[in-house]
Amino acid sequence: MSQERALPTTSYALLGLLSFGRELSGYELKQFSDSTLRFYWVAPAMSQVYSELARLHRHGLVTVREDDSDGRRTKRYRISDAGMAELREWLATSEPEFPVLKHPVALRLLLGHLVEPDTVRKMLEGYVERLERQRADLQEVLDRIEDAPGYTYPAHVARWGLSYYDDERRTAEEIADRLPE
Amino acid sequence: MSQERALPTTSYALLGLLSFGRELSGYELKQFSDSTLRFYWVAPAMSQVYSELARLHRHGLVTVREDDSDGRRTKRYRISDAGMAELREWLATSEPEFPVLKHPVALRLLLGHLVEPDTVRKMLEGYVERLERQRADLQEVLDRIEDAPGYTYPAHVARWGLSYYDDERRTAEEIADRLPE
DNA sequence: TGTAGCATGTAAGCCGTTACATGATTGA
DNA sequence: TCAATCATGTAACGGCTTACATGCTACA
Repeated sequence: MSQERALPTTSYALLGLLSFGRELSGYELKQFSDSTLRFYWVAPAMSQVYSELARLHRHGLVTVREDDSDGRRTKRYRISDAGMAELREWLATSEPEFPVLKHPVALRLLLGHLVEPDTVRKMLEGYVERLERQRADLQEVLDRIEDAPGYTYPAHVARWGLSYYDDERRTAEEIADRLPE
Repeated sequence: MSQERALPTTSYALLGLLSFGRELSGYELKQFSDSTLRFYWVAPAMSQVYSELARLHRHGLVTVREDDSDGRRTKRYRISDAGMAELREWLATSEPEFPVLKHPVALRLLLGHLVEPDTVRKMLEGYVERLERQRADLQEVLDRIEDAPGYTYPAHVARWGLSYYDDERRTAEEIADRLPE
């Protein structure tokens, strides 16, 4: 069952979040994704989180527990032994794809000849501002997990992200400086 | 017609490549994409290039010319005045989305606690090798367009990409060095 | 009392990929 | 002559998003 592209990568990603041991509802898993996965993978839509959890459950990779103790109907998911095994197998036997960057700012910069240099400069400045906000968000995440036991790898990833944002900022500013007029 | 998300971004991207003035077949546009767009947007499948060109034609943004002079049945596409206007409008009136990074290496690094440190190290080393190759490809592109008239913006983008690959390499190596054992 | 947050899902639809189908030209 | 390249498309399908639908709890 494990071979032959059984699951899409986002499925493994969500299963991976569950591998840190907590029992989460779909709603909580979405929040967890938004504070981690979103920086270097995707922020899956709420509806996708639910459908991926259903798929993982269908494959026996997570267990569900109905928890209506607080009045709301809530399903809490926990990774199963088979899920842990599947994750390890995936990590051990398959090669990571090369990263894909969807960079609308670079795409528009490519077409700079179609607009005023000042429009390009403003776009880059706007990008730098958003980079700062994104960086601040990620810094908060790092502050929360740094020194936490069991989170050294997530901390590495977060630092990688911070470094990426810093480099992006530097490069965007350099290019803006070299623009004509 | 221009408002209300008329076209997906990849459509604008391909139209943007045509805005450099050349008359291209679908096949050639695919090659052009592979040497430019692929580094910061996507490398669309051959079939998508054809369907996007059909869409652009349907919207009157490109003109087609049947060119069977060399024996093969070939359609050559050129951007129309409406296409240039549409591109300028898009650039001037819409804000770029924030870049999305799909980074399977970072995703797997996040799950480092599930495998041996040496597996993680090997993965990062493999990534660095592929970064080098990717960098070399992009350097070739830059060599071809640098100093070419009308290609200063594409050159900026290419330099941005090179800088990104260099930073990625540096960070990946730093993390590999800090791994245990 | 009403709004924000918690909670779970279904349906429709687009983007994009892979697989499939076809055929001509160039050069080893 | 055979493979690589040039050349164009169709069909099926998966991933993911948006819109829609429902209902409860906490709190201002």
